[in-house]
Amino acid sequence: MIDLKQLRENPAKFANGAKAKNVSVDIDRLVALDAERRTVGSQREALRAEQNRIAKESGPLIGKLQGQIKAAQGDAKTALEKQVEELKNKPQALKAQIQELEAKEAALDGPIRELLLQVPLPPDADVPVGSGSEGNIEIKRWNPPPSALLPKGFDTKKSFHDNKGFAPKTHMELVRDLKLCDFERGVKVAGARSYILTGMGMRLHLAVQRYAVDYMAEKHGFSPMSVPTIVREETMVGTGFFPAGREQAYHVEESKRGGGYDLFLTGTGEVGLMGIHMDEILDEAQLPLKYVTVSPCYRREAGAAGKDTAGLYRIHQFDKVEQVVICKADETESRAWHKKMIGFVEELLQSMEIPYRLLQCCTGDLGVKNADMVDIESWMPGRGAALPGGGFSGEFGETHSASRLYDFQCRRLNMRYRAGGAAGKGETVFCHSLNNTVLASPRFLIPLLEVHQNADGSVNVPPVLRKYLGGVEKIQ
RNA sequence: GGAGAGGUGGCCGAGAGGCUGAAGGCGACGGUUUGCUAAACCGUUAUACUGGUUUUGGCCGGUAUCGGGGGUUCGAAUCCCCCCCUCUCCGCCA
Repeated sequence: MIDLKQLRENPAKFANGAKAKNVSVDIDRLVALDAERRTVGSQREALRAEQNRIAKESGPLIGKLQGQIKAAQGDAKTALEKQVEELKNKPQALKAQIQELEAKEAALDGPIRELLLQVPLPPDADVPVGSGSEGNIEIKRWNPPPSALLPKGFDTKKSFHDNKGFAPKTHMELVRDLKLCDFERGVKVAGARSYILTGMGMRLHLAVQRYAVDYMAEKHGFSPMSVPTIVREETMVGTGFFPAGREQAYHVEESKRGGGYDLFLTGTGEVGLMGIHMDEILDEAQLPLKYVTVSPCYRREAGAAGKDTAGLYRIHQFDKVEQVVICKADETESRAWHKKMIGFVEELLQSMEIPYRLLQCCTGDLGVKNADMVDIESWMPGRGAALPGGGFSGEFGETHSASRLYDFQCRRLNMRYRAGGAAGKGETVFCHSLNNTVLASPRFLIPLLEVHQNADGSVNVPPVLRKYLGGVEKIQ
């Protein structure tokens, strides 16, 4: 959520931001409604103050008179009763006016909130302008150097055949031949875009996640957390996934069967992690908070019909190791964390010798809540154009996404800290938040299997993963 | 799933229609005392929105908030309704 005060002062900034992000939201209407609301609000407050003043004055008097009435008789009693009546009538007119204004306010609050939740965070000035993913810019590419695992290294500018001396299988062929995944039965059980990981497939899936969690916890000091993946609507709104992404989330309609409220399945562990400190005022000394979780992720993939239908790329349920950082409201610090969080992933990918590139996302591809976003794409030899002699050209596929949100998310979540440390002093400030994938599987198995496959159809296991597979060096 | 008890400031806890943004205690912060520490004593200690003023540090004021929302009332932490949450006992269960 953006700051309504800032919007009031500089509506153009937010209108331009929305435009750059291809988000349509009626800023002018929001500004107008807000102005009206403020007028009505101050009127109501003034009346209310008057009413409180009168109540404070006449209250004790009424009490005293009512005591006297009990003791009084005849004319004296009637006179006292009349006096009380007059005192009571005094604020009556105010009450009616106040109620009228309150109704007006309530009628304005709904639309204001609805609009406010839709206003995106304007992209940072240094984010390249573009209308969609085609406007994203490659800012770095990493190729594995020669090693025991990849004797000639791997150059994504060259064909797979030139790199390894044979035509590669796609991950679909690999998981079929190595019996790592059963798509048919997955679909039988759960419908389209479902799968069952089997045997070594499941073990590999677990191995990469365990490696990723251990790596973040042990090497970078992130606190591992297990968080809910079925959450209340407030948490989805607070983390910024609703209302814009409502169609992407599975909806558990408990209210329809007598429950008090509905629940939603989260599409990322970010929701549970960021929800932890919702409505809290943290100590500045606690910051930055660094959390890592591994959680199932559920996505309806609404609007993606017919896209990437085969294989493990686009599926309704997967598991993801996710990192979030909650830091002070300082742009320099936010930016520094963004770089670091991307660096953690680079190091992780390099340790598994997976070629990747960094993509600076353009304004049109940022999503409502980000000021800046860098995607990390891993090399997937089985994707891309079909080659004449068989196989595919290979292509980068998105495996990670690193977002920088300033206070947009924490404002919605009402997550603040007290500046200046020690309790009592210092003002409260909304925290900044950032998040990045550490590793999402089974999607990550695509580059892992495809890059490290051998001519005989077996797949080499990168050394860093072997301890999670009982020492297995090769899947065959 | 059945039965019951509760939700008050950073924490504990009183309050049961007006004198209550809320006693008291703990903690924290500032100060006094002290050779140091401790103790004692004094003071300060919620959040959001908002008006005025200002030598931009403040200063003075208003509104709202006692789990959330609605209602009764001239007036609600206190009475009524709905919801959320927590705890205890029984049942079931990975």
